[in-house]
Amino acid sequence: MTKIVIVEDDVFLQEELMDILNKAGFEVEAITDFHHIVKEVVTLAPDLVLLDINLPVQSGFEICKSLKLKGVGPILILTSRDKLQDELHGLELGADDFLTKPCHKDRLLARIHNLLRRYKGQPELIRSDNFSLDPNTFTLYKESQSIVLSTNEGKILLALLQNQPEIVSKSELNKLLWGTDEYIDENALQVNLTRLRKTLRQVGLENVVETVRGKGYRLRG
Amino acid sequence: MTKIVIVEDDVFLQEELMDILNKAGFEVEAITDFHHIVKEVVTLAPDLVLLDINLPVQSGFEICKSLKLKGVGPILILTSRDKLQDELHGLELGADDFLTKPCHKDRLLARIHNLLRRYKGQPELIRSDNFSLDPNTFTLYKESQSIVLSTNEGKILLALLQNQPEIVSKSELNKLLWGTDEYIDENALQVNLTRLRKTLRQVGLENVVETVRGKGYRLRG
DNA sequence: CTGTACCTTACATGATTTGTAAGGTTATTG
DNA sequence: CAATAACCTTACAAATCATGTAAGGTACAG
Repeated sequence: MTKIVIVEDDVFLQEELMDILNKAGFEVEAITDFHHIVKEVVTLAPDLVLLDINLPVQSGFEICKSLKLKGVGPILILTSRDKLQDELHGLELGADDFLTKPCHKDRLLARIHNLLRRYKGQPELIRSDNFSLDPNTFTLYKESQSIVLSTNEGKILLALLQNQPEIVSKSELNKLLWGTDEYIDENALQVNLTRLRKTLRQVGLENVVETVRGKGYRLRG
Repeated sequence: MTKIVIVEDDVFLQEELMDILNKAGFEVEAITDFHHIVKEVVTLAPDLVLLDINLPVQSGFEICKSLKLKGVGPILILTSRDKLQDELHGLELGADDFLTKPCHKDRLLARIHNLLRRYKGQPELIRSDNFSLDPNTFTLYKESQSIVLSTNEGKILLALLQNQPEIVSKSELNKLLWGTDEYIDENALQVNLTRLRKTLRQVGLENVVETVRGKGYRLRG
């Protein structure tokens, strides 16, 4: 069943939304702990996220951006503010649609169905500024080009994407590739990084993987 | 450059839109012959279509539906009517977004950029009823699953998809795989078909490649 | 300049893909 | 129902591709 997660601190509205969506045949979950929204939403792996902007701990805009980086699919921002600036900002940060409260039940459902229809059959993609990665097959998309990475290349790039824009240490990458950091040949990771960069260059992605001397690697952008 | 096609019969508004979009750096074309809108738009192959609902010859809704069937990418409906029913109808017929006139220039541009962003970096996918195929990397998508086919498997499936629902002869497939039909071992194609079917079964696609005895193969669906 | 951290290239091993061969199954026809 | 042709499956070996290792090179900090 299609699962929708609601991020809304107004309990009354939350109940109302859950009711509407339940009646429309969706499986609905609401976030309760507003300190770990991103983590919780990612764990729930919803088909769509209904996101309020006015949230107690963190702004909905920040949440939106983080969720998009984690590859969480369609986000519909729902807010009581009726400011154009908010809408522009929201769309810029990666929201897929934007509705202002109060909003007619049918309009909400139509927009939700519209987003779901467009995402269905589409690959789950983790996006960066210039490219996207299918975390399943390690297929990389850049504009109209696409290329399949090898297992190791894909694992490294995925880790960098998921931790963007943080630095990922060599130790973490070693664990990721071979299950342990106590691997003998320290050079193996280097070689795999070289290979990844070479492959990225094939689709015109130069200087994407940045070296932070003594710390590790991170994605540039 | 990104090309936007405007379908709008109000000349004044048309000019205004062209001006806004040109200044925003888009290549803009406007439809002049309202009797052959669909054909003209398909020929222009735009990156986005701006579509009015109140059109002289045919309703914008019909146009929208036809364009979507032709695979024309994102359609933004722009109309002076402010009726919820119109919006619901438009979204149902496959429109990707909906705005009511009068509309602030920045909101229009934000929505356009949003649609383009979502379509960009998305793989070019050839779709069937149950699955899609990236013709470039031979990555197959079925619901939330994805799998990379081998070169030969991919070539065969792509040919079947492109000729759907026609039959593709063995001779054509031989030419596709080895450049010539006069290949000695007639069995090689068989083996590759068996492999393709086995791979398809891995993602739950049973009986997708149908054998037409004496004629060739075709996609079922 | 020196040392350390990082990068690159080449090569051998192991995994995957692919053509070939051999034999089995299914459908049509007399 | 038997004979035949079209099609399917499995197993194996050669070719291709991915990956760890080794050896040597480059860049940066002190």
